[in-house]
Amino acid sequence: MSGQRLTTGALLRYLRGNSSEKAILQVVGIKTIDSKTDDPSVSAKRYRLMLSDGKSTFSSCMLGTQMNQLIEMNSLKENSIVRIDRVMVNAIDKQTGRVMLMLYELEVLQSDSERIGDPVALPLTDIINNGNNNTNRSETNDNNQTSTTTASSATNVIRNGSKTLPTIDDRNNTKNFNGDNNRLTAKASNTIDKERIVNIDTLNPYMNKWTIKVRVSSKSQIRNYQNARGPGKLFNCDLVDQSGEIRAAAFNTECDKFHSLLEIGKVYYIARASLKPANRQFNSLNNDYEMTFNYDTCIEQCDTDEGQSIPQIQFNFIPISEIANRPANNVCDVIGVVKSISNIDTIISKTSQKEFNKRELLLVDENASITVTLWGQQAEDFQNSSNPVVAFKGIRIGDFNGRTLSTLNSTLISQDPIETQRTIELRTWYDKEGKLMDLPDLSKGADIGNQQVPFKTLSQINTEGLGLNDKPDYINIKATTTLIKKDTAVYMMCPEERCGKKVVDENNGTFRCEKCNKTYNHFKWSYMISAEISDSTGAQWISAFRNEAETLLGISADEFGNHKLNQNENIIDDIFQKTMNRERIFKLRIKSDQYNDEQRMRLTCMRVSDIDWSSHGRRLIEEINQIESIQH
DNA sequence: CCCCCCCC
Repeated sequence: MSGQRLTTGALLRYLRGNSSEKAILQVVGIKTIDSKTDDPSVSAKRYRLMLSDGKSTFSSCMLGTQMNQLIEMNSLKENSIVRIDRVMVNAIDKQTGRVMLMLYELEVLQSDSERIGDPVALPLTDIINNGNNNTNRSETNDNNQTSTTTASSATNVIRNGSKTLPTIDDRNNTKNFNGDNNRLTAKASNTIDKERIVNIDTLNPYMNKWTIKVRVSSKSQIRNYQNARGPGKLFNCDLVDQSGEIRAAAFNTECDKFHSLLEIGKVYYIARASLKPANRQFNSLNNDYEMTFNYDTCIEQCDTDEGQSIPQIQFNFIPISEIANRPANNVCDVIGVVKSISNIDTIISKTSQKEFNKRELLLVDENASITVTLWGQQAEDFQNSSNPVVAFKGIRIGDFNGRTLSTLNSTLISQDPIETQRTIELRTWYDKEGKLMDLPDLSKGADIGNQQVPFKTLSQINTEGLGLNDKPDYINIKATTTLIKKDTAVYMMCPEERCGKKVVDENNGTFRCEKCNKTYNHFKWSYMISAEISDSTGAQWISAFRNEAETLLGISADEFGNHKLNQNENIIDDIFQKTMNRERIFKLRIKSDQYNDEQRMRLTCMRVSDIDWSSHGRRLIEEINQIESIQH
């Protein structure tokens, strides 16, 4: 027999909102709830208890995680007697009236015990908000230890399965309940309690009276969608305060109501929104939960003075060169100078067949450059001022041809941001020297970070099946150029920066670019060299463009083009001859692709360098020696 | 309740 007496009827009193009572209850069931989280180091484990007051049980009791160890250390277990020191009732579904008891503090009075009494389960729903038309307040609800009438009447009705649960008196007490810590039946209110601001990182689905004071760090466009329930629209935004961040979504009515109200960078009070576990597949923000604005949600802009306590949008910039070391699909913050900008281009998505506008930027910082693709509205909106400094918050890393950046709907793009010192640093650097520098381009495959490119022989390309994977292989080859196609070595290129298309000579002094759909009175010579390179194990045809071709031939495309124009065949032959006498290191990108239904291997030269022993490290020398020992 | 973020 247990030495403890349970506080009869306490559970129902809790459910009605009298949470001040320190009831003595028995734990009659423990369930583990594993919230989904991608991060195995973050324990999302929660325990749900079934509590008994001797007459009734209630199974939806969430144990505060700080008390998890009571269970894990076997102090709190089935049949343990506990004293509830702090409890709150939370509505988790207004439609069904489903509630939950949040156990914030409890003490284990007796770890081992036997089951007391024969309690009957209270329902999880409809316990409070069934009707509200009686003003009888005759029953007090703060009786301790002795108030068994309510519990028994409730349990009796529950046994009968009636929908008018539990009693008129109970329903009536809902008033107090709402006034206390819940808004179960209250209609949408327009007020915000600014006195009790909570931190974003304390929000959870089991807590329902809160106000947060947050800065909007990003906001998407309104997007329309269609699903089984019909059409809908929504936008997402990210909210931050000094404690953390959370993602929020607004659908349909709330989408219209809040989209224009919420402005990026501004501070708002937000009260009464729904919370649910964050969907890690789509939400990378550092919060276990995400928010949905609902009919009851109240948002009010905070004036500038009051908003100052909320941190400004924080950028955690990584240098462009560092992008090479990050995995594809990572989301990061990057800042740089826009060195060049493309026109708007339209592409058709393979998956949706929809059209999308895109615009490409070449973004540079002191050490590297990368291609940034802007999509949709962001591509259209981007103003082509002269070489602005642009910060991207939450931009995604892609792995086409090395590394690229690609905006998401949630990416914040800020031109010449004043809040970071980097803006002025980059501005100064670019104007003084950056604009003249030719920096490694992460989007050209050649300069993929610190990744070591292995030395191979030409025969290994076939024996090791290089280039057959989804992603290209990069190798170094020590080889000699043995043939160069002369006629196609240079072509007339569109003068538009970053277009690169071949122009058609209209034979009237103008040159037409089909891609730009424009006619120019000039063009640029550009290399597109097909060359055969050979080592002692075999030979392969490779392509070399621009810088690499220029290095290979030792003469600019312009000069070469002029020789071609002037039919200086001897000079061209000379140039080729010189090249072919030299052994060099070719960095190759190997990738097979489909061409007229045929699989073919493309070998692109990403870099040509002389075998200059002094400039290479020990590793390179050792690798080359090793290759030579294989070859001989 | 979305969850697409696209193309070479």
